[in-house]
Amino acid sequence: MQFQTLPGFREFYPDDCLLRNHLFATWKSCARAYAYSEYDAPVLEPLSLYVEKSGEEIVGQLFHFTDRGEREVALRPEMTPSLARLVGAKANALKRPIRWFNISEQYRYERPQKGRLRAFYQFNADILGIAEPTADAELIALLVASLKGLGLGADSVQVRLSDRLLWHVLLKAANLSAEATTAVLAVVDKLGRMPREKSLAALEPWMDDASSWLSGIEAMMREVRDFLALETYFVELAKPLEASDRKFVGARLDQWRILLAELDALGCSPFVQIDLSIVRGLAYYTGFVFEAFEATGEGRALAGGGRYDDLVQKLGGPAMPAVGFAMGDVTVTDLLRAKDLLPRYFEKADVGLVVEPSAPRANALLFAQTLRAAGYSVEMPLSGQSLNKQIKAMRQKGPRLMAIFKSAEEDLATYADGRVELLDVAANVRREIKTDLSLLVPQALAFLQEGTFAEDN
RNA sequence: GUGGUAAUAGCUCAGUUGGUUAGAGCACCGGAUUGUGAUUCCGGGGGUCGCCGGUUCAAGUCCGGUUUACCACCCCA
Repeated sequence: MQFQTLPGFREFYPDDCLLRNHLFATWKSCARAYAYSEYDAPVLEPLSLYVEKSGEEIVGQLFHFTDRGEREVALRPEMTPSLARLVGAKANALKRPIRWFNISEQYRYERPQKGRLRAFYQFNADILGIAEPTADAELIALLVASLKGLGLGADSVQVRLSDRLLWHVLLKAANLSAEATTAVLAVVDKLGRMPREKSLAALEPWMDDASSWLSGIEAMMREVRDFLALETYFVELAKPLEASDRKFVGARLDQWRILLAELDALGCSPFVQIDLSIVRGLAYYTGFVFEAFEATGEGRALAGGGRYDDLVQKLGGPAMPAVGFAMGDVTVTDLLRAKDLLPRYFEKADVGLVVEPSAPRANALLFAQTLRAAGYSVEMPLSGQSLNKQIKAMRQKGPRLMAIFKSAEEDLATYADGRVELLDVAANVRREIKTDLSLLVPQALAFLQEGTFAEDN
């Protein structure tokens, strides 16, 4: 009987774990740099939590089953509903702003492809309780910091910024109903990946002259790449609308000014590109939305996020403005590999011991335990290979310090208990002393702390 | 869920129009030499050629199915 992993699931050999931990450590330190607090939630949740948020269609994309208590349950496909529940349940007790982050595995029953598996890790960061665009700016800055922290510069990755509120204005100007708005936004979301004729066909039921409307939209998305163009376009667009709509556009453009000014002051401008072709699939986003992509525009999104001011309330909590993003490990790791940005370090012990087969092991073991108790990692040989073989093998493992325990045979008079050579591996400096822990341990600790051997007395 | 391509050792791959006991490099293990993070030499283990079935005297090679991976759809929270 042979067993293999389920499709879309991964195993992590030590080298893979090293890479994963590198990613996690970077995410975590970035989140801490922005003073976000870590939270966590169950892997298994009631199926209804996701149906409530995303509709029945979602069920086909979930790992779900009925448990022995007849409960319909699902492995979490995303973190946001759980987050909304956590925050909603204690909303009144939580100090604002609520800045939380989480790193965890998510599960989606989808066809695996490049950049998309059935189990993957996500870095989630959210701010709840703040409606101002300062929060959106801070999250985008954290997203940028996370990418930069992995070695990705503005020449490699770009965050594309858009706004669903302005899209609603755009659609209102085309006299679309609320129902049509949802459908049309879904089409707009896919413009880049769908043949134009297909998009047109999808638009035609909702508007009279889909062809010219689409041409106009395409031109707009091409031309509106900075704030000046955005402002000019929407002021012009709003002119024939009602006074309240014109006022709305003016107020929204003010929000844009705040967002962009904050991003500029945060040093993120080189990473951010206004791009109204981003609308993001599902309907719960309510304001600014953004996605991070490889700068060439190729590949799947590295991260995505936006404002979801209604979701906490929809899931049973109080009204609570919110904005957040998620970054997946799969696409990011693919990109880092392509850019040759994966770390090459490997796990090294601080101290590597070598014990000549004829020398007693007890001294070496005690030495190892003493250094371990002092907080250092120490590797002991377990088989009695020849001295040279051990030394060679241990050198390749690259500890900072090697301690070579030799037998006393050559000079019993001076070294009754044998002798130990301490070796500064990097500098190739050796120091040979008696096997006497009261001498050895201080020497070793001095080296580990100072980086060089203490002066001879 | 639909379609296309692929599958030989842990990894990267050879394997001639179907023809004895399926190969190389790297990696791993052992031995010799070598004490300064790829020395050199010798040796070794490891594959029911993804799986099941069919055609044939004979299948890694041809055919069908299946699984998995990749690619394009669907979807992408």
